[in-house]
Amino acid sequence: MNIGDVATTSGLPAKTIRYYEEIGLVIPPRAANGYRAYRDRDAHMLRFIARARGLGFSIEDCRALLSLYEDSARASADVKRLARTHLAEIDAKIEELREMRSVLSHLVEACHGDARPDCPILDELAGSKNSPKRLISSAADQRN
Amino acid sequence: MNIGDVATTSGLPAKTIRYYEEIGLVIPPRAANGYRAYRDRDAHMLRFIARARGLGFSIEDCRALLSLYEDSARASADVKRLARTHLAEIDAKIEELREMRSVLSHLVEACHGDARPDCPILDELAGSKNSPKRLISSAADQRN
DNA sequence: GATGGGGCTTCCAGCGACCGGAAGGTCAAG
DNA sequence: CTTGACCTTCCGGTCGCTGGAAGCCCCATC
Repeated sequence: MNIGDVATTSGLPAKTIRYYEEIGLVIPPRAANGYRAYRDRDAHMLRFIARARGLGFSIEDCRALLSLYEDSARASADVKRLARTHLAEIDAKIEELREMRSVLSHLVEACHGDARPDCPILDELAGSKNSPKRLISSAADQRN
Repeated sequence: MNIGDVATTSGLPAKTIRYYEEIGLVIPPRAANGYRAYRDRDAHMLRFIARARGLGFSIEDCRALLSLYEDSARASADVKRLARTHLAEIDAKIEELREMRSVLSHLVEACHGDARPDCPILDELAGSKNSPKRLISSAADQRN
């Protein structure tokens, strides 16, 4: 299989697949003409990666998952731990976004949104004193 | 005010503030010794940006918001439109994460997580046939 | 046999939004 | 006069790709 074929079967762009080779994730042998010659196993791994990426796993997580997958003597606990850690990260991101969403939606509701210049959204961003209450935390907690 | 002062008052790292100058967001005048000499107005803008970033606005959004903020003849509708677009993006991200979360949490629950090698998480990622149902969509819909 | 078009190759550059570190200038206190 | 905290610039790296240029390769058609 050439790269175009595995791109089709995995749903990944060819560029991405080359990148995965570059970083040592899936390294196919080469045909005599220099083309990448993907074996079934390689195509399978690429589909595996595509699914893991679809669940938001990082490339390094994918590397770990792949090596667990290849290791028939693995412990499922190792996989589960990885997945749970990732789940916690997802939860943290959702929570962060929900907080943003909450503040922003209040601001959007408060803004009349017509041709006049006065705007509670800008007032809040500017930290105005006549804003009813401080909605946005100081940027000091922007850690990651 | 030197950069350290505005870093403190805005909560942004000095590195970030220099970066904002580099991309033309907030450009302070320079003192005779070459140090950046922030005026109150600059410090104010940096706090504004810090808050907007805290709400997840992109740098380009911040640039637009700043110019609206500086424009006393702006229409609040323009600000509201920007904010609503951003809100929709946040909603889309939340939804995407919630879908990931849903699939992943089912998998984590299904995995016994002990020393044995059999693992529904890996089975699902591999696209195994003995998985009860396909939980993960093909990577073809990984568009952005 | 030439030609054309698609696929493949490599390499280089850039995205967003910074962060880390090196090498060096400046300033106030002791 | 030295120390140490601050400031400066510049360069490289992060993550996960993506775009584009320049150049092979292969097959079909004329």
